[in-house]
Amino acid sequence: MDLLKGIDRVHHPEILDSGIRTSIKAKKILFHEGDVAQRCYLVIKGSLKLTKLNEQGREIIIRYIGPTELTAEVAVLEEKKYPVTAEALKKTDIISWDKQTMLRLMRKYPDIAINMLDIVFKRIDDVQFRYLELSTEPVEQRIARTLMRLMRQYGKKTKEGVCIDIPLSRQNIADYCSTSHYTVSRILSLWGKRSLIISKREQVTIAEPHAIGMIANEE
Amino acid sequence: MDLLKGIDRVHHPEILDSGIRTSIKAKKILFHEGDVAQRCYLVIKGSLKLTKLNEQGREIIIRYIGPTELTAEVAVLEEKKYPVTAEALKKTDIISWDKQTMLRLMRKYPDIAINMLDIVFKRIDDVQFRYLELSTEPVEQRIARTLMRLMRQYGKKTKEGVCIDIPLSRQNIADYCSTSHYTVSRILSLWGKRSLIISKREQVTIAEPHAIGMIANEE
DNA sequence: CGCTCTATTGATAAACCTCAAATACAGTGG
DNA sequence: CCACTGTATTTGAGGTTTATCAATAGAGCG
Repeated sequence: MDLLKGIDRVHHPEILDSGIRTSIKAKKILFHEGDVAQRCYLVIKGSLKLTKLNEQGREIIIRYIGPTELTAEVAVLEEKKYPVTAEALKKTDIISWDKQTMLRLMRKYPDIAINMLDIVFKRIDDVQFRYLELSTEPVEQRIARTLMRLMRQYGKKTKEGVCIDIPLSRQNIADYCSTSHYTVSRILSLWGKRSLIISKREQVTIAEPHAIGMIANEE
Repeated sequence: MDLLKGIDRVHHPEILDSGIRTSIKAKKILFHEGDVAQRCYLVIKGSLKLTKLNEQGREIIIRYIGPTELTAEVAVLEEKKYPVTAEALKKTDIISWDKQTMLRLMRKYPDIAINMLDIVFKRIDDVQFRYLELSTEPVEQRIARTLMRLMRQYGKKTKEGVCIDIPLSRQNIADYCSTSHYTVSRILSLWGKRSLIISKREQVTIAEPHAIGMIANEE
C-alpha cells in the first residue's frame, strides 16, 4: 500500500481506522467529475474506473484504480473539484478520509504526505506517457500497451495465460486507448487467431505476454 | 507566484534567496528527460519548453513554463527522474533549489508544500484535459485551443490583436497539439485569410480571440 | 549573396472511423 | 430447460481525416 510506505506497521491500524470503510455496488458512481472534492479514497477490494467525458459525451478512461491504490488525492486541498468520474466495476470496498482527517494524518505522519506526493507524480508520469503514446504510436501498439498495463495491474495466472481479472469489454479497451471498439475487436480477433490471447465476452487472457509485449514495443 | 501563495511577503526574500539564481541561454537544455532529478526550478524571466521524445525520436511538447511558474517539482523526492526535457526558448532567468533546501523550506513554510501540491494537481488536470482533447477533438479545434492557451499564458496586447510573445514555429504548435506542421500551416493560412490571426515566421498574433475561441469551443 | 531554416501548397496515401448487419452470449422469466 | 431480450462482438464496405511526400517560396543571418 503505497500510502503507508515507510510508516511503522504498528501505526497502520490507526491510520486506516481514522477513515471510513464503505462498500460500493457494481456500476455505482462513487464521485462525479466536477463535484466538489470532499474525500479521498483507498481501494481495498474491487476496482474503480476513472473517466472523463467530452462535450459530445464521448467517454475516455483515465485509469483503473485497483486494490491498495489511492484516488481523489486532490480532496486534501480546498475548493477543488474531482477531475474525473469514479465508477465501481464490481462490488468495491474502500476506505475514505475527509480533508481534515487526512491533513491531520499527514501532519502526524509526514511520510503520508510524501507518499501522496509520490503517488501524484506517478499519475502525472503515467498520463504524460500515455499522451505521448496517443500522439505518436499506432493503434495496434496502443492496444498492446493497454493490455500489458492491465495485465500488470490485474493479471491473475491461469493455465491458459494471464487473465485480466476485471470486466473488460472491447469498448472499455477502446476508451482506455482512444480508439473505437470496432478496431479493438478486429485486432483482438487477429491476436486470438494467432493464439496470443484468449478473449471472451468482457474478458481477456493473455496467452503470450512476451508476444504482446513485443507488439507494445515498450522500452 | 503560485509557490508563495499564502505566505507573508516578508518571508519571500528568504525563500527566493535560498535558491540559486542562474540564467540560461536561448536553446540550451536545462535538464534532460531521464536524468536523475536534482533541483526544481522557478522561471523568473523567459520561458522553458518541456518535451518528451518517443522511441523513434518524435517530439511532443508537454507544456511551456513561463515567468512565475515552477517546474521539476519531482526533484523534492528521492531517486526520481525528470519526466521531460526542459529547453530555454530565449535567455531565461531562473531560481533553483536542491532537494534538501526545498524540503527545509517546506518544513518551515508548510504553505510551500501545499502550494506545490496545488501546482502538481493543476499539471495533472491540464494533461488529462489535453489527453481528452487529443482523443476526441479534431485537429482544427485542438490548434485553436493551443493558441488560446498560449495566448492566456504569453499574450501581449498590440494594436493588431493579442501577440503570443514566444518564438513559436508551426512545428512547435504541431508538437504541442500532436499534428504535423503541414496541417498547422494549412489551418493558420486559412485563419489568416479570414483575418482571425496575423502570422509571421515563428510568431502568431490573434486578431480575433473570440472567433478562435469559438473554433476552440471551450466550455 | 548564398545558406539554412521555416512556411506554403498540391497530390497522394495510409490509418482508422463510421455505418450496417449479422452473430454470439448471458441473464431472465416462464 | 428454453425462448426471449438486451448487450457485446464480429466483419465487410466505404468514407474521412490527417499524415506524408514533393516541390517551391520566403526570411534571416553571416
